Amino acid sequence: MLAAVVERIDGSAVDMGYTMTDGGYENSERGGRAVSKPRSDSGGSTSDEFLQAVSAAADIDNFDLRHLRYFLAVVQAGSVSGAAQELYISQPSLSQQIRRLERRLGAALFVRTAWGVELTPDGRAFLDAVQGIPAQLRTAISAVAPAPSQWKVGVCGGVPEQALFEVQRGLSRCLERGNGFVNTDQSLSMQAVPAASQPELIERGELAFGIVRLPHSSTGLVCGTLLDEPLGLVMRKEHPLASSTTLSWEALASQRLVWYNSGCAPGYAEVVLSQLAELGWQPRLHPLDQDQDALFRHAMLSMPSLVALRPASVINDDELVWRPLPTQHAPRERLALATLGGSRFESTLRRAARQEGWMVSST
Amino acid sequence: MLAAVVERIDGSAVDMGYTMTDGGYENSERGGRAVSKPRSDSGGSTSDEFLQAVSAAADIDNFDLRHLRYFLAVVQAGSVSGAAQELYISQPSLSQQIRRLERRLGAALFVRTAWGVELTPDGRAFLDAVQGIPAQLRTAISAVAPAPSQWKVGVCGGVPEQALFEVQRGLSRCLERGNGFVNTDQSLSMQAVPAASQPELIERGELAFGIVRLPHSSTGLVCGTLLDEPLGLVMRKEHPLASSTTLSWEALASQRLVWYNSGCAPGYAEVVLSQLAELGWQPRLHPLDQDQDALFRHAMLSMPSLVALRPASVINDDELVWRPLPTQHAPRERLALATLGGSRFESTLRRAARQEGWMVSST
DNA sequence: TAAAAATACTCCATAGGTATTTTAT
DNA sequence: ATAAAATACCTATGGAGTATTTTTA
Repeated sequence: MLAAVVERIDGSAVDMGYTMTDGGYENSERGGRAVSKPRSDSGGSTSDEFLQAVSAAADIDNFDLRHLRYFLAVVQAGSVSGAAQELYISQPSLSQQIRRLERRLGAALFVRTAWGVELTPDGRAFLDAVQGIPAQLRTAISAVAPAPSQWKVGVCGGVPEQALFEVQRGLSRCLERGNGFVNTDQSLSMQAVPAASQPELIERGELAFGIVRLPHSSTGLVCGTLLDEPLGLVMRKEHPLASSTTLSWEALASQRLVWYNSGCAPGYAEVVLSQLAELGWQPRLHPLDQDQDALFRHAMLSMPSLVALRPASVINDDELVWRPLPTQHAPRERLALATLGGSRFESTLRRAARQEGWMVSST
Repeated sequence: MLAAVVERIDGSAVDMGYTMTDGGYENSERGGRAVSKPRSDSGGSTSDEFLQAVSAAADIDNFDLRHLRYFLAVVQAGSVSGAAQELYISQPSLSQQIRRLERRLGAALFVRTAWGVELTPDGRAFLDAVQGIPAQLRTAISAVAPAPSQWKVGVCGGVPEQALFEVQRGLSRCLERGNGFVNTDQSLSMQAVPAASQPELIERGELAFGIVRLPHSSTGLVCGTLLDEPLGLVMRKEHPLASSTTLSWEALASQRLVWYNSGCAPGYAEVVLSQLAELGWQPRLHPLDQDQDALFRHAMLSMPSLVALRPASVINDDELVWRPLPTQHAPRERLALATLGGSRFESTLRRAARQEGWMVSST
């Protein structure tokens, strides 16, 4: 047996008698040609052999669309650092990915200089060959799931302006030019949507994202926390309790609390009420559509005895004052940007969350 | 401030005044058209705006070339299970990837039936749009790193036939049709290469893989263990020690041991010798080019007093017998399939290792 | 010396595996 | 009842981060 082995690998039988036939490469060429002239007949005449050949070709798995994007960005920027900034990733990460791409190709794409990088001839050839691919994939995606003219973001009531700006900045960085939008401002459309209906609309794809109040009862959503602050008491500055900076549960017992209309803040409203009950306050409720800030202010100002629960940061008003609750464990208001888990937007949201420092959680 | 917020998201100002201009989509269309007619001028006139638009489009990162391959395989096979077999991955893994692709697209590609899956109209459209992409990427890769007509596998001396078959089966599954090869046998070329020169040749890309004897001194290689067996004593059946089935170190002390010519098994030879010394045997050595099995057998048969150290499984010979060393901790012979870490072959090797059950290690 | 790139680590999302359950004919 | 797909849970590769070092004009 040993003899047989070494006789196979030594001497004239070195290559085990394998030979290269034209047929092998012929097939490769067919594959190559099919690229430049993609089949557009949807009549069902796709060649099974072609499909099989392409799908069994595991050697392309190493190359990620991400790598191509990064490569193009470095070419455009002329330096790794510069490209990293435009891509909103760190320089070491990008450096590593470019190196990995080069190693996997087995060829240097750039020469490193003190002032950045320059394309090698190989890099130039690669650039010419790959630059159409991302757009081709996008075309394919659009064929199934056409991108709307604007991505819709549902916004529930009572979201502070600050959070809207954060969302806009975070998302537009990750969406920009991604679907043909040149201008950031054109790619997002914020729309007032009741919290209760957002999960369903997100599930159905009618909303790309939603700004919701946590906790909510839906599962399958991925949320980036925009705000997580303790609630305090809001009242008119003429309100009797406004004169002192500290409150007591006794004083609160007699107050009427602005609350949510049923279904307006599902999950959240119940949780906060039960927390208040544990703390010893079972307030009389004054249902109100807080989604409309004009209604909220009108009620607060016209009925001086009313109080409301809001985080401090959203009250910035000459007529209203904010006082902390008399406890270290006040209920909190949490706002989050949500999207459908596993959807094309999940990674966008995660990316934005990294940029903006949002905590991400899944339900 | 609160007023300003809600006024922005309620009522007529709902969409924050963003408008969609034709310009936005116009740009997208340009991207799309550039696909069907890729720029082939390497003169340097690539449009910077085009590059920038493509590279900043992070929304395609979700889609992996792997997903497209899997999709095509499922289309071709008509069932997830069948495709999983052809792809040499498990059914649950493939099922999950297909579901993920569908979720990310936001559209169902297949309808599940009891006998497999069928394309939906969306799936059909997606098929038509993506089937050229893998081949296009391969064309791009070939532009930089053209695939040779055969991948060369260096084989050091003394590799059992069994290991060669394992390597051939494992690798060809993962390479098959991957580079235009239709026939497995045409894609691999086994060549006798001295162990000492393999690392350099692998590093330079002249060998895609090497079958080497561990340990070796090179770093940056990824190895899949083909064989890991204790060494035993090989001798002619007429040899005095052959009569008993158990050996003693005293009896071995006087034997002359067939050994490797210098540089023939770097690392391995030294390690084994030092292990033998620790066990109390410092044999007289008989240097021989063991790479040539004919020489080995000639020496063993013509000089009856010689003994050799080999694993049991590689000795299957009427004239030679194998006896275990008198220790529980005999030195071991380890053969591994190696490739350059980070190269395009690393994932191929890892894939094959999963299939064949090889342990993988990096150096 | 200063700017760019590379390196060394840590963290976590995701692909892949096995074992099991659900579903549809 | 059986075959296919889906689900649950686990492991590990690899991308991204921060902090630091190396290189080069």
